[in-house]
Amino acid sequence: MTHPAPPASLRERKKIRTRQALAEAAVALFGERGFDATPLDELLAAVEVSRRTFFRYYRSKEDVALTAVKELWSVFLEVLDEEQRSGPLRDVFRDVLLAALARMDEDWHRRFATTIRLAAESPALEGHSLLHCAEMQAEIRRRLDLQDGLEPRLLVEFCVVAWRSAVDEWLPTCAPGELPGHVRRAFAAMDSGLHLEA
Amino acid sequence: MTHPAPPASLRERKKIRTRQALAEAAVALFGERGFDATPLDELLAAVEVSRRTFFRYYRSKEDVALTAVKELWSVFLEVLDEEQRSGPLRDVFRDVLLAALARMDEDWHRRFATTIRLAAESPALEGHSLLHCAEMQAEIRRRLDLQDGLEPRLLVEFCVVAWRSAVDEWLPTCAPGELPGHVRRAFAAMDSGLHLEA
DNA sequence: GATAAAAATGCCACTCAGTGGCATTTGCGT
DNA sequence: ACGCAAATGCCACTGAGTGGCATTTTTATC
Repeated sequence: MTHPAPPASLRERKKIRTRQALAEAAVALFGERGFDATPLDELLAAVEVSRRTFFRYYRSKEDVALTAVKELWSVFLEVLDEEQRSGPLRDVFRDVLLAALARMDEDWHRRFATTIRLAAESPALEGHSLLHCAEMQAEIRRRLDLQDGLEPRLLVEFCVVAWRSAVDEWLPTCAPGELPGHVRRAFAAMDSGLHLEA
Repeated sequence: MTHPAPPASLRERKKIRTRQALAEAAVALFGERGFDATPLDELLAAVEVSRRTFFRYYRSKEDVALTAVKELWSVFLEVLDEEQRSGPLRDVFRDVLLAALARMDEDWHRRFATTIRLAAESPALEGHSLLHCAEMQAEIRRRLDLQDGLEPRLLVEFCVVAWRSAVDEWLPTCAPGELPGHVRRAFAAMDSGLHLEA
């Protein structure tokens, strides 16, 4: 589903296989020994790829570790482009996010859980994750045809915050089916959160 | 104002002077040649401090570059501790932030403007800045005696987002007195932002 | 099917951030 | 003046990331 057009070219297929092998080995190795404690060479040895080649596939060690997160947002953008939606943009964001989640398979859930556990323990990873969120936000505003200005920016930032909070609530258990529920609750809590009293 | 108790000890004074010299030279050098383009050795040579010593003062190259930002939030926490406030927490946050801003002197504004310009151009700096925001949020929740849970987290995240958006609006001009106005506008736009329609 | 162009990979050496160990200096208290 | 503790400096190291260039592999053409 993520690859609707499998490229016939042998060269392209090999590239995709290498990319996937790197991402899978990364989540496996980092998951065992920890992100910071695992040198990149370990990963290179496991996949039998040279240092130089690795950096032609991924921009950094953090980049390959966050593959699962990037996959989700890639699907998010796909869903967003499929149909024009109306109503409160916050609900649009939430529904597109839930639809994207629904499209991810079991293996993704496993890798995603490992990834956010890693990010919770490694500031370097968390930092890159936050940067990625910022990039996504710019892209989402573009696709939604939101003009520059305070309100559109705040809206998208708020939605991403709700998503990140939902993941954080999910983090302790990482129970497979419970993520959508956390997302719904987080988005529902936005109003009361904004108006909390001292 | 930031140093109500100047420590008599000569040793302590020297340490503070070194810290400040590093921070000032950092903003000056990075401001001229750019953050990524300026090797740390440049800074060390300018301040005549050894590599090893630098890392006893600051955790990283990014850390020293973000000194102005950290100063602001340090003052923010001071103001927050000074008196119990009531009413909507969002307004409390905004008013404490404005009070903190009012306490910063002219030199700080100069350094702060340079700092956010640098962060806008260097993902590494921006990433560390975002991480610092996350740390601050945890500390703020602690000081406000907010229990864990979705709403408190969302509130503090929303406020930080408003602050960051205000700074972003301010970024193009960096006009000295205009930052508070942007902060007010950003906080005022939160409600309408949250309820934007497609 | 041989071959040349193009793309991908590997290897080597390099820069730069950050760390650990240990000797040396510097400020502090007596 | 002296001894102690803290601060600094120096050196060598790891680990991420990059540039140059030779080598292999895929593709396209004849």
